[in-house]
Amino acid sequence: MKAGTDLAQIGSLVGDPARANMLAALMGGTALTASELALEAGVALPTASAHLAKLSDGGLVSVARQGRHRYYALADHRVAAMLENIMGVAATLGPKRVLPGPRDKAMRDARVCYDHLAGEMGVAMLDSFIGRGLIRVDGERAEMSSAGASYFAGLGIDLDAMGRKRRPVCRTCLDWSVRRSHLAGGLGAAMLECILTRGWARREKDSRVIRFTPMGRREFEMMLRG
Amino acid sequence: MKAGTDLAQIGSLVGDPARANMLAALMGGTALTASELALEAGVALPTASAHLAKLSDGGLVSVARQGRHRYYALADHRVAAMLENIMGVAATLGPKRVLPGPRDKAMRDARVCYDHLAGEMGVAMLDSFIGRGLIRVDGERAEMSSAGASYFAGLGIDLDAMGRKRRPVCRTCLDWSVRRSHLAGGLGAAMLECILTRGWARREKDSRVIRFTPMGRREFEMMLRG
DNA sequence: AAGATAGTTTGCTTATGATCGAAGTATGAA
DNA sequence: TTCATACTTCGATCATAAGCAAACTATCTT
Repeated sequence: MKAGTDLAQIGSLVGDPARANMLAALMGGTALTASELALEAGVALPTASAHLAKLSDGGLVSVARQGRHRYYALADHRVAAMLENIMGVAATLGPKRVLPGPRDKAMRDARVCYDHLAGEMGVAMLDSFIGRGLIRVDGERAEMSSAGASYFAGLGIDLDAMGRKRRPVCRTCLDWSVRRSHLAGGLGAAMLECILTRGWARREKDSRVIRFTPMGRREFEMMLRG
Repeated sequence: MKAGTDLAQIGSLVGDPARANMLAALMGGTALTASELALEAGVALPTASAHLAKLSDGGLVSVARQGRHRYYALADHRVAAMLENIMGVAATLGPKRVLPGPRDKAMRDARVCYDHLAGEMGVAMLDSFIGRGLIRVDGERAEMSSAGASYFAGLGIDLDAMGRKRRPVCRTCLDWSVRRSHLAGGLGAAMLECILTRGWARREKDSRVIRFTPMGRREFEMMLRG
């Protein structure tokens, strides 16, 4: 009875097409303004504003005012993980995904999940880190070994600064396409940034897809092998 | 755009209070008839019937006709995991849970998740199995070591029969109260059954709570220590 | 057979909430 | 100050779907 109320509250927030499209857009990780989200959802601005107010009240998104703009983002990595999870169920349940199109294939290969790398390449990356003893995993929680600390510092990641933030450094996130875990948390975000700044890959316009260049992919795989 | 449609479809199924209550009731793991679910959701039978048809069409629940009864159950362990996940987000986001009441405390301690043990005791159990090398975990997937096989067989669990079913033997499931993994899959179900048939614990009426007897808890902890 | 129980279907009412135009507020630019 | 941009609030409309009573179907009981 009571448990159902909680479920219904979140479900109804996600259950409206316009809001669902907004949330899906925000899964890309970048904060978006109300106007951009209105466009994304295909509704007029007042409508979008009302939806965003609901999402905000419900705690699914956070707002940051910057001058006359309002930047919306997913509230939490947990919200992102929940949405990924729902998408995963939809993918298996849905009215028989026929052949996965090329777009889906790219999504499965590498995509942004909130602010870190997901898809097969994300899973492969975490696998490699675990296999080389850089990270230990325990459920959703994970931690870096001392070997890991020196390794990631060597990649130019500022672990001290990361440790001072409230956000956990190591986290895992269930990948809907592969049904295995990939790396999330501050370190996951830093790794994605690292991949993008080195030019190994770039984000596809208006989508969550990450396209590796042939050379970038080689470099990435070399990194995984140590 | 497309991604949002999938989200919205599932979200709207979960988003209706009556349906959410039904799903919450089905999280208890036992299959329920349409009448029972109507009662649980607080709606008339025709209304419940319509809701169940939608849930069934949407693939969230499965139906098994038995004479003039229709037994409804969650379609899948993934659906169960998704609902747990949503509840977890609701719990952290919700209008600040004040003090967790005694009921919540019992839920956090030990409860049924679909058909296996969840809560702190479920997490402790999986921890123990991993620590003793009986099970290896990799994301949502998990597998039993040979040491594990002989150990579980020694508890009287029929692993051969389990292996013949389509259902995976070892699976992990994210625990919303602890945010760590507990054991699911066929083995998880068998372990819960084992705990109940030995009288270590019993299910609380009309709830997902599992109450360990003082003696049962001691026995359980002894088992975890090996 | 006649009843009883379990569930679905139909037809109708009602209410919720999604939508947008128009007007209002706040911030930045000229 | 004046205008423009970004967004919210208000007010009204409209569509969807949740709800139930009554009638129908199917299965079990006697």
